[in-house]
Amino acid sequence: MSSLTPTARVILGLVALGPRTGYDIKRITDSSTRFFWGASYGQIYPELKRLEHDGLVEARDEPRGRVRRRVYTITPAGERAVREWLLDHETAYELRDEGLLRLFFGELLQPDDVLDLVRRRRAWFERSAALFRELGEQLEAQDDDVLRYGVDLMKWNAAWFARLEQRLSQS
Amino acid sequence: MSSLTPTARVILGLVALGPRTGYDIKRITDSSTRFFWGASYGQIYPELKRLEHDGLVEARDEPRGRVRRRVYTITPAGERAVREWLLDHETAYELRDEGLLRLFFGELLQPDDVLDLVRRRRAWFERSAALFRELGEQLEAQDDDVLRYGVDLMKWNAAWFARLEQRLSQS
DNA sequence: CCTAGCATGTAATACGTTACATGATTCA
DNA sequence: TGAATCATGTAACGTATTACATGCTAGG
Repeated sequence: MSSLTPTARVILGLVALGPRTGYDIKRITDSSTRFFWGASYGQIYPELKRLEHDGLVEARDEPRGRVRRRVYTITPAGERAVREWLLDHETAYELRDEGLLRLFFGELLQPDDVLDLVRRRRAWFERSAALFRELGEQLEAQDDDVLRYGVDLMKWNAAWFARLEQRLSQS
Repeated sequence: MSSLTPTARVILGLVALGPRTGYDIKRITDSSTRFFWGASYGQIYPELKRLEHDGLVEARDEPRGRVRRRVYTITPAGERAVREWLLDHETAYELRDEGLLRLFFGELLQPDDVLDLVRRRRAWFERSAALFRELGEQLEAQDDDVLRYGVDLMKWNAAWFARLEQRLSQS
């Protein structure tokens, strides 16, 4: 009924995992879901209010010293909404890769420039894979499948571009 | 200077490959760049006008019978802008995968429901891989690296989820 | 004392989709 | 004759980022 927006789903999900402040949500999305579903302050705070207004979360003030702090907790209605979404079969998938787009327009460039582009892409994916791995170690990641997906995906990309690099540098 | 918007880049690139109408651009993005950079009419037509106003493309009317038709061609300034963008090192990469997000919130579900989700995901990626392959055959794809990337990515995803499925169904 | 981090929020802007309106042509 | 495709366009809406404003607290 309430038909959650994409960002509302992330937020509601995180609150369903445990009580959270808006700041918490930003921190968590930045370090974990960022790569496949991010959120910015400009959405988080207004969205939390909307969710509260719709009765899906409850808020209470829990200041730390004199720092005001508003902690959100899931309600039964909120739990139902999350569950309903999680069981829904409709699934958005979207990839926006400017590097790929540049590769698509490769014939507008000199072969050497294309090769440079591919090389940079490979290096970038290698760095990303390393970054994900570090992130996992910091979080002492239990058996986080999603994090593993991130590492695996970046590694696969690095390998794919390495193969293309090979092919291009031979011809 | 003109600082192209993401969609402007796709459009300008396509016009740089050859004269195109707005309709052409929609058709092409729908069948090729769609998966990693799409565009809708609501952007294409206004953006073409903006690009014309900025002197990056030129327009002329080439009606087919009584069907009005506006064909856009790249200008030297437009060519410079495309080239500049293609050689730029800053590269946006963004993935939005609702399935992954659901997996991330897996602990809110029963194990059986997670398994179902993973199974559906695998099936979806398998279908996507097949779709991409067909697309390539229709286009009699020469050696389109980007299309190959699409097929490979979908296949890799299907395999990744198949492995997870195995792991989950054993425990 | 100063910096980094905790904490909340909004206004302006940018980006993008959906739905609709309009009309010609081609082909079954 | 009716459906599909070619073809252009806009208004309303939804979604998201950026940049800014504000202020407390802990630790070097």
